[in-house]
Amino acid sequence: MAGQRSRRRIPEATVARLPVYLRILGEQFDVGVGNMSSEELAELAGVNAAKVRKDLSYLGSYGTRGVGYDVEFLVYQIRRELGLTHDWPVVIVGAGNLGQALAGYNGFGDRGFPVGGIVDIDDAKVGSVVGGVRVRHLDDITQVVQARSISIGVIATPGAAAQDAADALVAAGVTSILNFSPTVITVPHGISVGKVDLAVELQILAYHEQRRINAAQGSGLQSLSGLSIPGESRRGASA
Amino acid sequence: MAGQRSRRRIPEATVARLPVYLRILGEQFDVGVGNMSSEELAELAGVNAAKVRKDLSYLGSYGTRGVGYDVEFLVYQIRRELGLTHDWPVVIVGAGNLGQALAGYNGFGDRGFPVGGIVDIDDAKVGSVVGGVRVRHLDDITQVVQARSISIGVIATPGAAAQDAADALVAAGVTSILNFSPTVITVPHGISVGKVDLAVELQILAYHEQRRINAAQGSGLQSLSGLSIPGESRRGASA
DNA sequence: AAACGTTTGTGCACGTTTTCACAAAGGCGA
DNA sequence: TCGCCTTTGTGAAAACGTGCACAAACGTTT
Repeated sequence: MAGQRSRRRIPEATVARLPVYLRILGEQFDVGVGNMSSEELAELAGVNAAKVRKDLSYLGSYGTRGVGYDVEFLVYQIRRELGLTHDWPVVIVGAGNLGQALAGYNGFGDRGFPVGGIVDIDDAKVGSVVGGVRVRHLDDITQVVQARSISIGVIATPGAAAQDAADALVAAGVTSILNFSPTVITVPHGISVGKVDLAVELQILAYHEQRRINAAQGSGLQSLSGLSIPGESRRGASA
Repeated sequence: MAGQRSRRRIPEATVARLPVYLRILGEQFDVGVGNMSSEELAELAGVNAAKVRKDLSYLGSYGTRGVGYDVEFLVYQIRRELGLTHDWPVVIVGAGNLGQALAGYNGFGDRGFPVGGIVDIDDAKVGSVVGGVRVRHLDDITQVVQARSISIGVIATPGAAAQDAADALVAAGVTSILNFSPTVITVPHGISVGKVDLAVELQILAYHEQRRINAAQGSGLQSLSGLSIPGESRRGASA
């Protein structure tokens, strides 16, 4: 079963962009687009065309020179490489505000990550149903994880409980964790961790706002254009 | 009013870490810690000590050799540099599942980003109260933004509506946008954009899970240790 | 006042990521 | 079939971020 695939190691920066390409390609396919050039894809993804080509080249030589990429085939290849050929059920730790929101957020299940279980340490929450799933006690997490072969856990607890949640997830056999708490968690070697801190994102934006203000005051109110733009920002014509 | 501050441009990677240091320093201060070394801070932040020192050096020379950094003073300096000396009210576009969750999530207001307004295009939602704020119509966004001098907007709409939301935010005078939709938005030059796509984070983890499986199958089930760890991951002893 | 141990601040080398530039390769029309 | 136009795939350069290693600086102790 060893094809011509996955002999290369894909850079982390590329792995982070492949899901973006995947979504765009899927949308275009649904609208009837059968072929796309790196330039078109780059435009929609908000990145450089050369970057798109280099990113895609890690999957193999799947484009046709002078023509572009077959959308359907590329969708298949990216899904394959990202391991999205089947669903990955996730278990959510924490049935509070954020946990309930994540469980009820369709964007998870729709994209191949159904909520396979929710656990909480609070007996008052255990037994209630959020997002169509019954909340179980944290003590039962191993049972929940093993029953559905779950390998991805989501931490949606307050910061103070995050490390305990991580320890419980790892003990239950989870090997990837997405941490929504503001706390940095410690896990054994070999466990993958992703982190999303909503407040941090806003603080980064606040910094840029602050700079705008400083720049305007510092010099004599010169043009506000030409400021640096962070992250995945974009400018120019619209879609 | 030009002090010794902000003459340097702070690298984006550093800006993304400063909020993490800030939270840790704040917690330590609350527990009575008055002084910290770069090594201690690095341990808690899960990064290299040299990186901490280099990051902090962009703020100025605020450490004392042989001693470390004064926690309270450093908190003040980071807050100042990030523009967190005052609150930044935000306006949320989209009062659906995600919008309501964000509005109800205390982590926003607690960290200096109170919800100053919520708007939606759906008349059925307008008038209802979520997170203590009354939902107004998207058409009134300019009024909402200007009444409270809001400069940060949060997009919590479905992907299809995200570009319209961004256009409305920019037209209303917002200069920073945090986009939770899966769509890449286009904004005029000079507007800062941050993006959080929950599905993308999970897809990155799926890739690592997939690699674990491929590695185990490809060769004769060799040790699962030594796998690469993405993002802000951590290993070793706990806190 | 001098010697000592500690910790900062930073020059430098290294690795990763981005961007440029162009040869190679495919389709298409004459 | 031949030449032209388009677009890929990728070397090489530039930009960026990370980590090591060490001199300079500080408090403390003698």
